[in-house]
Amino acid sequence: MRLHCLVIPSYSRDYLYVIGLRKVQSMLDIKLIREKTELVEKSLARRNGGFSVKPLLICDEEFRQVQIEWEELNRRTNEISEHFKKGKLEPSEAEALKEETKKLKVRRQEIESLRQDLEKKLFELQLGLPNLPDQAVPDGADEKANKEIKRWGNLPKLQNPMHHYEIGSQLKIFDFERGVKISESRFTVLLDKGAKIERALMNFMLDFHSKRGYLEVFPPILVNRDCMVGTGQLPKFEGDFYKCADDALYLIPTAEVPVTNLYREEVLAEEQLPILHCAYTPCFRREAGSAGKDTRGYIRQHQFNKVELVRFTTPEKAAAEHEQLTLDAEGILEALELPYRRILLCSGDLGFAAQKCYDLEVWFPAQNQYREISSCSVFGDFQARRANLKYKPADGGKARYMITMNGSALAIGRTMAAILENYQQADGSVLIPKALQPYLNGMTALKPEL
RNA sequence: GGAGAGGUGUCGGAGUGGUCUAACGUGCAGUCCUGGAAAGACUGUCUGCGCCAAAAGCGCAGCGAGGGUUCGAAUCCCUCCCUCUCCGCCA
Repeated sequence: MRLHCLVIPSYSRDYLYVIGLRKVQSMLDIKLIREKTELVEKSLARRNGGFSVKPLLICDEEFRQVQIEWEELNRRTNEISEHFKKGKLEPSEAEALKEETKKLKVRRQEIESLRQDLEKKLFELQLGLPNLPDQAVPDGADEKANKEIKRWGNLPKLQNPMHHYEIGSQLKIFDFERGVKISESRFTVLLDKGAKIERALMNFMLDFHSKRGYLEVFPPILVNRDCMVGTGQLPKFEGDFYKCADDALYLIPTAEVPVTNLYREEVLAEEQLPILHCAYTPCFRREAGSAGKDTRGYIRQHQFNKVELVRFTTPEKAAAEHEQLTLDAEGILEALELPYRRILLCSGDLGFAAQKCYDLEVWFPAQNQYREISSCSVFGDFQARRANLKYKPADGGKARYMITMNGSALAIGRTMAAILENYQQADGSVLIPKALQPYLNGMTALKPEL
């Protein structure tokens, strides 16, 4: 990887689409925006983010005007070249045509830079628009308007429950201080049984999903910029991710990024769908804007482990598959017998790329509240447009965009924290959930050293 | 990191300045042939965008990417990326 990759930011393929006159990927369908402007505006307004397609439409109009002239210049140039092809022109005629082409070329160069600027701007405006919320998503400005869908499990009856980090420190399975020493804040060292539980959870979750038909993948953890744009992290949230200084690569914030991009720029057959993947990866997030939040403990780390579910499907099946994917994530919580609830996010709390999203929240006794442990989102064709994920319909029609969806199942660090809190005993020990015991050589409890 | 060879449509693979969206083969779809199938024959078969209410139609762009030479570039020149082989280095 050469340094110039970084020096020229426009080197990325996303911008080459513009500069190289290759197809421009629409994030929201540009035709939909033109034809159903009011509808799109209304839908975007539900997000309460101040989004509007107006600047995009103005730019689109300008761009098309320029594009029309540009195409006409090319057409005439091609026409002149036809005359030469057919051969034997009078010298004076040939000269005149050469002159004309030179003039056309000058004009084209003028218009070319304008065209490129407009196309790039158009592209950026498109990339900056979030997905449209699904009909089923309730209106609301923030998390207060989220809707609880269901609750599962009985809350443990505990007197003065300890926080997971207190329990973990006491059991000597977390070493927060040394994590900070060898890295910085929000990095933690797991010791002994802590490391083993983390590993057991990964294996348990992957086995669980594999049995349900998810094909396991273990992808690269460093990905190129195209992937980050493809799933919607970039260009809008540049500051949220770790980027390599000497290579144009990013540390993934979630397995969603490499796994969703597995089929980027491909056209699959409808018979191959749905595709179900599960993947364990470490995840890296800068947590910019989270200063002061969850500073203690193991639930908000710059590096954490997660098992992710990803599905690729058709528009017809998407809604049902999203429900199933959410049930699959819940299956882990139920197998581990952790009390949780399912929340339907309101329009204002919805992630940038999401069309509809369920959050799963697990009970934390010491905090006396439910906390997010999974997010199960369906993206419609939003990611598919960005990443160019298509399938050929079985009836032989034109290639269509796939529907993508994904969900954590689950965030492993938070699962460990939830186990510590929910399974804590009065004597300071922690019971191991039955489902996990086979993954820990039959260990049934963590006991404090005497 | 060094040397060499490459990058063309579903795939294989031609093409070294115009007749090239691109031979030929293959795959796929349809029609014919057949009792049915195979073989064979014929036809069709890329994507994105624009003009258009839409269809049809027309146009523009695309041979790894960007730039250059030229009236005209898959083809010539420059830069970069990627793949393969050998060497070096390394888990």
